Amino acid sequence: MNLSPLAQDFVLHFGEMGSRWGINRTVGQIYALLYVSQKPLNADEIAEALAFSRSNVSMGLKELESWRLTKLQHLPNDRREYFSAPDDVWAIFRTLAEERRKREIDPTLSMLRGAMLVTPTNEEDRHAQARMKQMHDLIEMATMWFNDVQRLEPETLKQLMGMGAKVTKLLEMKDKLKVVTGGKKTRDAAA
Amino acid sequence: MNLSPLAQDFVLHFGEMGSRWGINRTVGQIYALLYVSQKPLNADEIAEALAFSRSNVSMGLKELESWRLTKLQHLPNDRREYFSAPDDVWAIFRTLAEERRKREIDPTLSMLRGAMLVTPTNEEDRHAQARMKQMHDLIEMATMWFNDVQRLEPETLKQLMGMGAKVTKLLEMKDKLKVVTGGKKTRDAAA
DNA sequence: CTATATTTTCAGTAATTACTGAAAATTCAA
DNA sequence: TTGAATTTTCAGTAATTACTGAAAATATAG
Repeated sequence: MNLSPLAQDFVLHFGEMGSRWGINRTVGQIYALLYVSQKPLNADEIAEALAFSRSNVSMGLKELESWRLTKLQHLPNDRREYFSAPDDVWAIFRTLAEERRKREIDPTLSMLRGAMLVTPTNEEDRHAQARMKQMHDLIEMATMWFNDVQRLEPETLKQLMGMGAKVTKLLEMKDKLKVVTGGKKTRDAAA
Repeated sequence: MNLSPLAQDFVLHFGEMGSRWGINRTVGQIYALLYVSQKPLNADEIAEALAFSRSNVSMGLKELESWRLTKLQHLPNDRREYFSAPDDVWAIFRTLAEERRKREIDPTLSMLRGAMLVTPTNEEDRHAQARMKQMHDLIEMATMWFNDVQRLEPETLKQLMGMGAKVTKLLEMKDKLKVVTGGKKTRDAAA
C-alpha cells in the first residue's frame, strides 16, 4: 500500500468499520480510497494502491455501483473507467440509507405485515403477533420520518439538527400557538 | 425447530437481517426468539427451540449481554438463568444505537480527529484531510442530534416523528416568531 | 473486421467466522 | 465441604465468505 499514512489510516479504519456493518472489508477500503482521493481512480490504480488483485477490485467496484455510491467517468484519450465518490457526504449517507431501506427494511416490513394477517391459534402466537406489531409500527414510523427528513433542504436539515433537544421547545411553542389560534391572548405565543 | 410457523418466520428473517448488519446469524435468531417469547427462556429451551448446541447458545447470550440487550432473571426453585428482551421496542433500539456508537462511531470520530491534527505535507493529503473533516462534521452532528433526541420523552418523540416533514413548518414559525419578538406585529406569528 | 486494451466471470483456494462436544469452571443446595 | 446442576471455555472442525489467476467477454482504435 503506497498511500500516505494519513490516507492509509483512514482506509484501514473504514475497511474495519465496513465489516462491522455487514460490508466486505475490501469494499469498504476501496470506497474510503475513492472518498479521500482528489481525482477519480481507475481499477488498476485502486488495485495498486490497496494491493488487491485486479479481479477483487472489479468485484468491489461492481458492489459499490449496485449501492449507487460511485460516480463513473472517462478521461480523454483513455479507455479505462474512472471512479469517484460524490462530493457531498450527506448525499452519500442518504444513498446508503435509501439502499439499505430497499434491501432490508422494506422486506422486513413486508414480512411483519404478512405475519399480522395470520389468525393466531393460541396464546403464544397472539403474543408474538402483538410483539411483531410493535416492531412493525416503530420501523414504519422511523422509516416514514426518515423519508420526510430526506427531502428537506440541506440547510433546513442542518438548522434542525443543530437545534437538537431544543426541538422540544418548538413543540411547546406549537402547542401554545394552537391555544392562541383557538382564541387566547397572543402575548404568550411570542414570549 | 419446534416453533410455530409465525415465530419461525420471524426468527429466520431476523437471523438473516442480523447477518446483513454485522451480527452473527444465530445471535440474531436467539434475540428474535426472546423478543417474541411470552415468558423468559433458559439456555436449554433456546437451544432446543432453535436446534443449536448448548455452547452456541451460551456464546450467543454472552454476546447479547455485552450489547446490554437482554434482561436476566431467576425463577423460584430453579437454578437456571432465564433471559428475556425488554418490553419496549424503542428502548431496545436505543440501547443498540448507544452501543454501536460506543463501539464504532466514537472510535471513528477519534480517528478522524487524530487525522485532522496531522500537518499535511502535500496537496493530496490536504485534500484527504478536508474530506475527513467533512465526514467528521457530519458524523458529529448526527451523533449529537441523536444524543439529544434519545433523551426526549417517548411521547414527545412520537409527536415529533409523526410530524415528519411538517417540522419545516415549525421552523418557519420559529423564524417568524423571531421577527416578531424582534419587534414586529404579533398577528403574523399566530397565522 | 482485427488486434489490443480493458473489464468481467468463475472455479479453485485461502482466510475468516461460526459451531460443536468435551472438559473445566462455577454455583449453590444440602 | 461435597457433589450435582449449570454455565463457560476452547481446541478442533465445519461452513461461509473473500480473494486470486486464468480465461472469457466486451469494447474500441485503427
